[in-house]
Amino acid sequence: MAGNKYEEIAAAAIQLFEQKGYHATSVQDIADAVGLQKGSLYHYIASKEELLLKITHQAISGFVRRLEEIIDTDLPVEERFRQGIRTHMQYITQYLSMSTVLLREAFSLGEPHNEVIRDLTDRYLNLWTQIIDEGVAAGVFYVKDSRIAALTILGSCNWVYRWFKEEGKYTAEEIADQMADLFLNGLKKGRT
Amino acid sequence: MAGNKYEEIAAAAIQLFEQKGYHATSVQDIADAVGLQKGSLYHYIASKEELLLKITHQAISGFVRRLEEIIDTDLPVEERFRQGIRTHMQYITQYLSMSTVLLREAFSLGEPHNEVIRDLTDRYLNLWTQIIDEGVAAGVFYVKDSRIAALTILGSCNWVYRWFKEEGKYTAEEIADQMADLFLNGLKKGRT
Amino acid sequence: MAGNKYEEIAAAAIQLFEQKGYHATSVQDIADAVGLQKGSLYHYIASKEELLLKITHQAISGFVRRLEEIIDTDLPVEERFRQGIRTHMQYITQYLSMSTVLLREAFSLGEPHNEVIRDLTDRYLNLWTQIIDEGVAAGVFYVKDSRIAALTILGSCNWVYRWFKEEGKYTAEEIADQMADLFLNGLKKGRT
Amino acid sequence: MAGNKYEEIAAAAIQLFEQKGYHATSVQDIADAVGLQKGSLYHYIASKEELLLKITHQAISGFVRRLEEIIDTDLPVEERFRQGIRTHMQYITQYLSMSTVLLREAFSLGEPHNEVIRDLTDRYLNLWTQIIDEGVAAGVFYVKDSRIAALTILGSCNWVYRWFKEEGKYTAEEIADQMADLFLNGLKKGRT
DNA sequence: CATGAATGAGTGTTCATTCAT
DNA sequence: AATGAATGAACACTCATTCAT
Repeated sequence: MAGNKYEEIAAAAIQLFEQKGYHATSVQDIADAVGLQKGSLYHYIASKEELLLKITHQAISGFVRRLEEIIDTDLPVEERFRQGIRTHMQYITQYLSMSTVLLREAFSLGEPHNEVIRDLTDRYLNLWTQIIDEGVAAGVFYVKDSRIAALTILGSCNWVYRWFKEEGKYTAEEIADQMADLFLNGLKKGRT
Repeated sequence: MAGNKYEEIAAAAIQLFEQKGYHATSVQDIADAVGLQKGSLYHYIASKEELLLKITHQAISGFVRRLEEIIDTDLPVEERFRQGIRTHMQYITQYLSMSTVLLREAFSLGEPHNEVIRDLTDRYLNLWTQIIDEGVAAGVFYVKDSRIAALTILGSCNWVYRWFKEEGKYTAEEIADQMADLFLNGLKKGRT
Repeated sequence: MAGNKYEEIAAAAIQLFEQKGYHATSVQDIADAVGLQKGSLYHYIASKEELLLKITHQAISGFVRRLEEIIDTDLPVEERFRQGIRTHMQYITQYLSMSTVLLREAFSLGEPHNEVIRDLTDRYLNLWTQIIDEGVAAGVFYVKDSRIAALTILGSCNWVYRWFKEEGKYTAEEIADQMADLFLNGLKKGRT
Repeated sequence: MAGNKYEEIAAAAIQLFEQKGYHATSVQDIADAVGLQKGSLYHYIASKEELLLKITHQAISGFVRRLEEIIDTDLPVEERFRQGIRTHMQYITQYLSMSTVLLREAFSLGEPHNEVIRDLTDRYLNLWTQIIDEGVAAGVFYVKDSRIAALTILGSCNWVYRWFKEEGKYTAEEIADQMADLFLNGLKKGRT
């Protein structure tokens, strides 16, 4: 029951942070959105920043958890790579507001709040690097530096929050497949 | 020269916006950085937001202009593509602070300031789409949707502002080449 | 026993008021200290201020009662004076936290709460004035104005809350004797 | 000119802190008293607490400076003692509001602001201890512990802020003399 | 050109108190 | 008796902007 109200607050904050940005959203805005007095919010949150932390933490955790599950699979690397992209796309588009808050507003987290997010973000990058490394070890991927490759791929996959529209031409899956095709093809041995 | 002082202010603002973020930077901070009183700043800028607009406008214009020059070249598509990536990387890393402000803080621009930036950003995307389309027309690129491909590539290239370090393992050129290799290889006909 | 819980609350409040001050102590702090919810406190106290009133009332009453007992004694004035100082010192040091709250925080009591304390404080001053007057009448004390003398002595005796340390060089009794010596000597006829 | 406005603010704050107490006085109250907007106050003060610090610092400095001047005199100890009390009384009564703020509200200073005040307060006590020590060395005072004696005397002299009334029966000088008589008499060798 | 005093709306946060359960 | 959600007013403080000098 108590958690319920917090969820409501977090949901409202996600919407507001996404639409107006973290700084442009006042605690008053959030309170209005959930029909509470400004002061009453503080029964559920410690501070505005801690609320942002919890939201971004939930978001990045979702990415990490899903990718870890895929990695633990015994699918061939290539397939794990494609699944990773698909899942990333599904998640980022399904929770587009939350992901936007993560990718755009986490920067506003000050010390020491930002650490947790930075660590999990690093972890996510490392998971991708690991997949690429495995592909290289298996002789199916050819890259100069797997970390650069991972950053390149992650950039594409994250940037999505900036342009994806629910009502757009393609579904998340279709986009994921186009991306995966592009990257898988690119990762395999070039003909030159 | 009057412009001189404005440049100083803009330079200071770029540094501050990059380090602390637009919202966390006060007009006082900027004034301090250039050794002026807060009030005196307003002889050079109309408002804090207009300052941000000018900075981001300069940044995105730089990207656009450079890519247009490359496109006007009569190099083969493949080469223009590679040059586009290289130039993007050179520019984004050479003007890393300014690019960061563009890519991270332009969102804080309200109506109607944001329009100019949005338009130029769209234009930059269209230029990339155009290159890919030419590649497809020339039979050297194979993509399902050139706009999606352009967004994918742009995501990678822009994301760079988040992780590039001057003192890192690779130079901007080396990273650009790794990216170009990956994308060029990916854009060409897959063997599957 | 209901009173039991109130005593617990008062004891906690005394500690907190002494350490942090009345204003800097929140009702939450007190609730935490006694392991109750903030709201539950209000079964035992009417308000934070009323709690302060009760504490200070208890404190000043203790001073008054003890001095009245000494006055009712048939000891010689000089001895009653010395006993008064000793008892004041014993009481103030034994209940140092409570005395501190009385002497430092009673000022925060608003109308009409402050009246009771003011009245009892006046009464305590009057008791001291009375002792001195008796000494003068008995020809053993020589003072220009007994009220000023009483205020002077009380100032010394109360100030103790600001510097007395349990683990200090002297016991409360030793300090009391030094003070009593100084004052008794001073109150007797000067040689000039 | 600038200092002028600050003086105005400090004067208003002293009055308000004395009448209502530091905590019960809002920044708004002070702003109202000087006819400024709340925010405008912050051109002159860094914070409410820093304002309190400055006030209390000025107050305690006044006490210290005056006593140091007396000590540097070549008057006989007894006379310096009497002058010290007189000056303390003159100062505390002339600047009664400010002294009240010092003696009653300095406690509200948190770390690290309180240190300065604590140090100066200690210094003032040491000056008094020094005078008594000199008296003892000169053979005119007889005390067991000069620090206890100093604390006793200071208690009386400071307590004055609690009861002195401008329109009272005695002037500051008369009270000072009564106190000085009592203490000087008490400090000299008792007949017992 | 530069100042710096002044504004006034706005910020996140605290807190004593109430009350339905 | 105890909870804990909710209040609502108050709080110290910030800030972009203006403007008379």
